[in-house]
Amino acid sequence: MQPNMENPVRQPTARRVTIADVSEALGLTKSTVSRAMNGYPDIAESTRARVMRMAEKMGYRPLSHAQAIRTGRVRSIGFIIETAEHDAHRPFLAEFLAGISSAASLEGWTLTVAAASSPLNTLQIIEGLCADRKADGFILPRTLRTDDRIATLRRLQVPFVMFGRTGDPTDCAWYDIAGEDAMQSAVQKLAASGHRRIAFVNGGKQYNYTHLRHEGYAAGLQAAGLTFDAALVRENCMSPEDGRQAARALLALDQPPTGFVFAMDRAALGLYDAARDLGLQVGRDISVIAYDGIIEGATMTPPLSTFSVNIRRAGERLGTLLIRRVRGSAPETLRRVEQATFLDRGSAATPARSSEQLANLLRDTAAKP
Amino acid sequence: MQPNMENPVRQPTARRVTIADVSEALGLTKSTVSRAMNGYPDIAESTRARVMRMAEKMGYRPLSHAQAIRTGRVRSIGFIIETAEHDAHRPFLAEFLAGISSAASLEGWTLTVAAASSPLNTLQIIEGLCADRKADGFILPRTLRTDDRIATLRRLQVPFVMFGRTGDPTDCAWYDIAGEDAMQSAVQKLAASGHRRIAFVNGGKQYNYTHLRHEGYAAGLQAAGLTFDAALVRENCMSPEDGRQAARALLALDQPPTGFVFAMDRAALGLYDAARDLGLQVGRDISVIAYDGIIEGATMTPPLSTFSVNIRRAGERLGTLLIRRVRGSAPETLRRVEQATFLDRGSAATPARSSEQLANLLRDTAAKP
DNA sequence: CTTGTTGCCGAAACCGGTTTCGGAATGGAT
DNA sequence: ATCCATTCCGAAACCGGTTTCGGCAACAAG
Repeated sequence: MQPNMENPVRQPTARRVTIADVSEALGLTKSTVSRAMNGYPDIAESTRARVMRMAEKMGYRPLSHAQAIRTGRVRSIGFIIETAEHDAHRPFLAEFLAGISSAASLEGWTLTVAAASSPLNTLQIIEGLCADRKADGFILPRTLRTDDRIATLRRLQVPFVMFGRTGDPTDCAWYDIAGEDAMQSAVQKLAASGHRRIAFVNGGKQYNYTHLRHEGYAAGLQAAGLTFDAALVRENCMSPEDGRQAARALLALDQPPTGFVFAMDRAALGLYDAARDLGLQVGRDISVIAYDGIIEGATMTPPLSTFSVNIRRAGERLGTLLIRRVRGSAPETLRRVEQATFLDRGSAATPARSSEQLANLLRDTAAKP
Repeated sequence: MQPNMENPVRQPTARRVTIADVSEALGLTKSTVSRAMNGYPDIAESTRARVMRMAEKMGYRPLSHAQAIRTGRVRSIGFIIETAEHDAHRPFLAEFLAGISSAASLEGWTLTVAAASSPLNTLQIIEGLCADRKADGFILPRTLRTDDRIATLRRLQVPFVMFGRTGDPTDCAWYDIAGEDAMQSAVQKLAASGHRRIAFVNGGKQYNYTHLRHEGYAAGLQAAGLTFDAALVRENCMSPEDGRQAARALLALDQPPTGFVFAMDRAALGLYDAARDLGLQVGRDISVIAYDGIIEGATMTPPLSTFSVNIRRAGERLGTLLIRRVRGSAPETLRRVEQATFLDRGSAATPARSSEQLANLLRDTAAKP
């Protein structure tokens, strides 16, 4: 008897090829075919080859959810979007998901996406997805300084891979871009062009990478023989508006910076607004190098010089790392840190004026209107 | 004997509550519990209540992939991102996915995301996901004028819901925003403010909504008693740069427009650049009303007046519609069209000059430097 | 008091795979 | 020739659900 439904949509009538079809065609049993395809060592190589060939020929593809009922694995990568989170990562999202998904499909895996409204809700959703076996593991974007997601997943004994390193590496696998190296390199580039006062506009302190980038900035100063000045550092700037205000404040200093390093492109966009308001030209009066490689940067005048992160590639890497992790590789063997690519597009050059001259210029323009 | 694996990650040892546990606790059989929970009519209401209560109490949650092996349904919504596609929709993606996901989880469904590199690849991925039963149905963003995805899904007899209407509505369910009404209203608002020459900068012709919005623009002119002038219409503008060029070209006309209607905010951002280059002030010398409601619009000076689309809500609606569709509701009963919300933020006002005066002004400024 | 109905539930098969267990060949050593 | 260890595969149970089928009560109709 049918349950209480109006008019359920019929599935296509063409019956699937099952493992029984394959075994029958070969004169073997289901168990032999199954073990042959899953790499069990007690199957002769010749038999395995026969099985694989026949499976290929007949177009047999095991149903992952039929396997899952016994194995507990659904061949799916879990990913959670936090919408309440600062919106900075959204422009990357499509590329990032595309990367994960393409790595997943290479191995016959899929990507399961869920949305959370808060960090706490994220934990609840992780628990729910694990309880329902909807994902075999998780990719965690934006590693925090202290990250509850890690504790939760450790407790549930569910594998995960982080986008970004973390302090306590126990059980942790990760992929990351060496933002600290980029920041250091940015400072050195500006210093090599003649900049003596170099500011740093950093992101949110809750993120682990923010601290790394700050270290990179400091290391750059040291390598260039410049002294660290806390007045030249602004924290917690994520949006263009944040960046604009930071730039205004820095340019209002008695000894304003002529060079700017931004931890993120989005904030650096605000520098252009500040420069226009003050009658300064980016790439001449002031120089800037940022980080991320967002598309908007390329359409500025001059285009924003930046350390570009291949976010799609990051997704791919994270996807393959997670699959390996689920399959049993030790987390210590699943850690990758790659370098960002510097795009020299003209927003950083030899300073037209020293910090003092710039300060005088700004005083004059401020007095004029 | 174990297959060839290094060190597979162990699943949590706490065994799940299965249907057998529930049936045993009640002194019933598995089949009774199953039918009780799935709404079969041959189960007494009193029994059903007992079952539901006990299932709740014991925390029983059926495994969707265990159900799927018999039912063929995995309770999952499929969604495909086309990365090669014009990047305009990316800023919305997070909100959109969040909407779908939240609607899905209300019903215990999940969201399966895949990425495609081209329209053809999209079809291949749809076929793959359907063959592997990874999704019970699909949400199709950005309905095209003639859309191969529809044909493929019809052939596979897999349900789908579109974000955007289409010409041939056979089997089609959809959710859409009445962009044509917004465009018409935009024209009428500008006309009511005194604009006589009103331009229209439209999006890509491959999208169905582009044609609808064009009709809306024409209807707006007619309602305002203005005549249609093909010189005032620019097609295929998706990016800020497209919009900038379109605005420049329109303002170079002998009778330039004083009012602009943009089919998308992103293109309208370029108008601000064009205006600055020409020494015009948006909201005074020229007026603009656009469509979408992207965040960048709010940070322009003056902020962009626009018809805002609640993209998260759209995702939610599409999610619930698709679930209903999979459960058997007829597509004709699953069609919703809602209105966009007008945000009056100052970029549209009474024109300071007529089209002729504007043309003279532009000639003067062009001659000066 | 039979004879249908009807309502309600149990027994068992089934879905498409995986995994355990045992045993039939095979080969080498004694 | 015998014995033992391997190699390799079949038989059957199992995973957690769903669905078919049939049968037992209870009740109404004849």
